This record gives sequence, structure tokens and C-alpha cells, in this order.
Amino acid sequence: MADVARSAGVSTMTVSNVVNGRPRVGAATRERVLAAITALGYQVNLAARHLRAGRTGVVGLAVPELERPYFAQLAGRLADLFEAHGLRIVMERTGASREGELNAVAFSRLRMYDGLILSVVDIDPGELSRLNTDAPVVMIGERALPSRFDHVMMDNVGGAREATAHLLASGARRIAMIGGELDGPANMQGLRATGYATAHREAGVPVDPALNVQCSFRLQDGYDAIRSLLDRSISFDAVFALTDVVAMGALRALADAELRVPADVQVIGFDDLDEAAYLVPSLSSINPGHDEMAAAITARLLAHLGGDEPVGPQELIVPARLVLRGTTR
Amino acid sequence: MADVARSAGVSTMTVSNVVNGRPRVGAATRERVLAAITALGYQVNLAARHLRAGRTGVVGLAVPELERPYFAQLAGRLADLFEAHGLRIVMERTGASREGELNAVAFSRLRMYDGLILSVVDIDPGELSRLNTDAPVVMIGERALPSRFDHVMMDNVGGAREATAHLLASGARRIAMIGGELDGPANMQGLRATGYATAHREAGVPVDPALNVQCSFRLQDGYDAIRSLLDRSISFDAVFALTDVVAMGALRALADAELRVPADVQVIGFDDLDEAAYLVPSLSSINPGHDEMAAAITARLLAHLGGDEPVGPQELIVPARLVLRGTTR
DNA sequence: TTGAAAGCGCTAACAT
DNA sequence: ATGTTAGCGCTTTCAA
Repeated sequence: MADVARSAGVSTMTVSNVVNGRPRVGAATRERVLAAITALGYQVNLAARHLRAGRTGVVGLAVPELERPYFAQLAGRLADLFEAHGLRIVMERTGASREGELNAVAFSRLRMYDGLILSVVDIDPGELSRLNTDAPVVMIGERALPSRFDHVMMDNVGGAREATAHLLASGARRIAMIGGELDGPANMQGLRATGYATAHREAGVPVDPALNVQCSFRLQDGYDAIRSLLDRSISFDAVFALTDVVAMGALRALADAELRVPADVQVIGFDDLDEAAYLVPSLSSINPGHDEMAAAITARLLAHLGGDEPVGPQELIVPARLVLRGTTR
Repeated sequence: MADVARSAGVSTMTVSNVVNGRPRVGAATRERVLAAITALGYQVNLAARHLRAGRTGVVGLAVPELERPYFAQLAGRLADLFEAHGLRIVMERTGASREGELNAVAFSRLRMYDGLILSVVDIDPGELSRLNTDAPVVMIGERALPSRFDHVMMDNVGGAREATAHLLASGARRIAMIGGELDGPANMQGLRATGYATAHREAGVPVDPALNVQCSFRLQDGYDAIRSLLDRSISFDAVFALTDVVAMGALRALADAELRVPADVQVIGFDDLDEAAYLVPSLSSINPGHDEMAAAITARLLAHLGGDEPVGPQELIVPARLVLRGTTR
């Protein structure tokens, strides 16, 4: 910028004014400055601008894995909403590790982001509470966090309960649960398992722990889980998959085993991905309230950034609802 | 930082040394500084650090839409590779618009990113050439760009040709092309259409333009494209879908029309998404060389960042290969 | 309408 | 082992 100023025979201040389109610059001066800018190929240095301004116009979205469709689809929605407020969404991954999640928070506090949306999976609630409460952070995700941060969650227990209840009501008695963890911690695995168990209790149907296959959340994991049940000759007449991705893997395994869906085995997933409606048969799933989640997250973060009275941390649970399609009777 | 220094009775330089874990600090001093940091809740300001260092340790990945599985899966691969070099990948979207793409380049040149991986869809090649050539930018994507930037592309023509040739060899004579654009510009739509046409010419089978349905690349678009052919009673015995996502939409439409795949209609997609192998029937597709793409992109960008001799811009075409699964005979 | 000065928070280089 | 100086590139404030 100093170069441009020298070349145009003005002060850096005038260059700054031109670059930022501020009004009080003479037309002739402006021309000269613009010419110098072009000639020298000058570019603003945002790092310096941010250092001065104390803000970046960027909101971070930190998720466990970039390739998980649930987060990719959420990111698209959030990008739409934030764009309307002149903010850019950038997405990064935490690797679902404590370290990655802390890094993300650190990065944000360190002012590369004006605000951060953090999907919490592995971080220790205790560690969370040591962090600066009034950081512009909105937590999302599965786990109930006894924290003083804003937290928008989906109704994991309610959704899983509804899915399971539907399967039980339609006659299923041995519902395999893939990816859940009975009596597990209050994370996604544990919460959805709680819903599964609750529905069983309410229907007076006993839970068989042998039907609970723990696994992670890739396609192959869903496939392997079904294979493992079949290989051990554990019979089941329905599948509650913890995510739609796992459900897709499961559907493939069922097809390979020549089990008919939904005639022999019903399947319900969780997430209601865009893909769910297009599978053959189309996948029944729990819609975790995508639009409401995105809207709530945006509203909370904007409230932080608005910088008005720091309305105390809020915890919001977005209702889930069952979407019945072709994999259920 | 000045506060911490004052509180600990040292200079800011010493604080900086402690924060950065540099060796030449006395143990007692270090203790005092750390105590002051904790007491004051001090956080490094990365904006200032970057201003000084002239780098951020961040590589941007700018893609048309965050929710497209192809890019989400590519992002995951790139994140792995760059992480090994101490660089963070952050993903943002351009909205597939000229403006968004230019913004992404601008942002990068403006030094928020050390480097940028840009998926070019809509930008005008002429505009590209006005940009600073030695910016650490690697272009990816479909289109052949007569530009002086590094460019890693997949083999759109070759892949489409191979897919179409296989369908023709297996007896198909009326292959619907969904999402392509015969005689279109040299973008993804046009290039893959060229491969489609080439295979027809080589097999001596005429191309019927009525079989080419143009559309965008969401699930519903693939669905609607098939519906449109059926509604107009345009017969076809195979489908070449421009992307796997479109293919999934098409498969659903075929199922709704009670057409059997692959007995009545064969289907081949393009992208070889993770999902392809798990669909029922599993989707035959063109694998555009995911790992090679990611490796090439990483290598080119690291070469820029290495800052050694600026090896001239390279254009690399990664070979594609046909993966046959259940939707083909 | 334009400019000079000061400083955002950090660190490399050079003292001490 | 610790401190001083200077400056990264920008913008706010105040003066001309």
C-alpha cells in the first residue's frame, strides 16, 4: 500500500480510502490511485485489516469429518443463512478427537473466526467449562453438555424412541440396533440407544443385548454389522440403524443375504439425508429437523456477534420426526 | 501479551518465547509467565501472528457446493494429506458462480490462505489470465483451461467414452445421457458428452439427441430427467448419468416405473462415490482417480508453498477407469 | 479533500 | 537468559 501511495503521489490514507470506496476522495486523485493499484498489482492484506478491525467476517464450522453427508448437508444450509448476513462459512474438520475440537475452539478464540459452530463429539465437558464462556461459540451435536455454552441439539432420544416404537407397533420383535451403545455414555450412540430401550420398555418387549452391534459410522461399518449378526445366526426382523449412512451399508448386506426389505426385515435410519428418499427401496428415517437446526444455530451465533446484551447460554433441543418410506411396512 | 508481560514482570519477548515453547527461558521465569497467562486468560492473536509471519498455515478448498458428495469425499482425502504437512484444510463454497470463484481467489491472494485449491466451474478463462500467475493456486475440475495456472483434472472425455463404450458393447443401442450437453462448451457437461459421442462414433452407432436430457446435478434432477424421457415415450435401454448423484435419482425413477436394472435398463454413473458400491443394485461408475487426484493436487500445492524455483504451471490429467457393478450386464 | 501520527499484537534481529 | 527496537500493512483520529 505504501508503494501505491508513493507511486500515486498521495498518502497511504488516501489509498486506503480509495480501496474501501470511501467518499471523500477527489475524482482525479481516485483515478491516479486506481491506476497505480493496477500498475503495481496491489492486493489488500486481510491479515493486517483483521488485526486492525478485530474481525474477519468468517464463521467456522468444525465437524468430525468433512465427508459425512449429514454435516455436508448442514453446511450447505448454514452457508445460505449466513451469506444473507454477509458472513462466510468455512468448514474444517476436528477428526472427532478431543485435540481437534480444542484446536478448533482455540483457532476461533484466536480470532481467525468471528464465531464458531462446533460439533462436539469427544471433548471432555470438564475441559469445556474451563474455556471462556462468552466466546462466540455454538455447540451442536448429539451429546447433552452440562456446559455454559450455547448448544443446539437434535432430539436423539425422542427420535430413536419413535423409530423403534414404529417398528414394534408394526410387529417387529427382534430389532437389531446398529451403531448404538446400550447403557453407554450420553453421546449419540448412548442417547439413541436410550430411545431404543425406552420404546421397548413402553411396549413391554425385552431388549436383547445381542442385537446391539457397536460400530462406527461409515458404509462398510453398517455392512459389517449385519454380516456379523448373520454370521452368528442372531435372528432379527428389523434394523434400527444409528445413521442413514450405516443404514445404507446395512441394506446392501441384507440384499446380499437375499433378505427382502421390508418383507423379511424392516429398516429405519436416522438423519433423513437427501439420499434417503431416492434409495430403492426408499429409506425410512428420522428427520432431525434440519431446517430448524440450521435456523437455531444461525440465530444463536448472530446473537453473539450482534454483541448486545450477552443473553445467557441457551440449550435448545430441536424436535425430530419419523419419515416413513419404503423400508418399513 | 503486554498485560501478561507487565503482570509477570518480564518483557513481551519473553512471553512470546514462553508461548511458543522456545528454549532459552529460565524455568522460574517460565512459571511466572504461565501463571500470568492463566490468571489473565490470555490468548494469542493469530491475526497479528499472521501479519508478522506472512503465512497462516491454512489451505483453502473452494468448491461449488459444500453438500456435493464428490467434493466432500475429496476434501476428506486432501485433509489427510495436508495434515501430514502441518497444514489445515478449510472448505468454502463458491456457489458455482463467477463471482464466488473470483472471491475465493481474492481471499487467497489476500493472504488468509497460504494456498488455494479452486474448483473452477463458471469463471471466465479470460479473467483467470488477468490474475497473478504465481499465486499458490491449484485449479481442479472438469474444464480444460487455457490458463497459466496449475490444473489437475480428471479424464472426463476418456471416462465417459469408456462408460458409453461398455454399454454399447453389452448390446445397448439407445443410451440416455443425463446431465450432459452434446456439442456444449468444454465444461463437465460438454466434455463428458464428447466422450459419449466419441464412443458412439467408434461403434458406428448414431447419437439420438432426444436421448440427451440436460439438467443440474441433484438427486431430483436425475429423477426428473428419467421421468421426462418416459413421459415423452422416448425409449432407451441404458443410462449414462453424468454423476453418481444423478444416477441415484435416475435409479429411483426407473424403479418407480417398474423398469428392471440392469435387465431392462443398464446404468453407469460417474464419480464412483463411496455410496456407489452399497446401492441396491450397486452402481457401476467411472472412478475418476480419487487418490491420484488428491495426491497430485497436494504435490502441486506443496511445490508452490515450498517456494523453491517456480516450476512452470502444469496441467495434469488423471486417468479414469470403469468400475463395473450391479447396474450393468 | 488530504495527510501525519499512532498503534492494532506479534516476533526477528540484535543487544545486554 | 532476558530486553530493546523496529516493523509487518492497515485504519482511526485528528490536524491541515
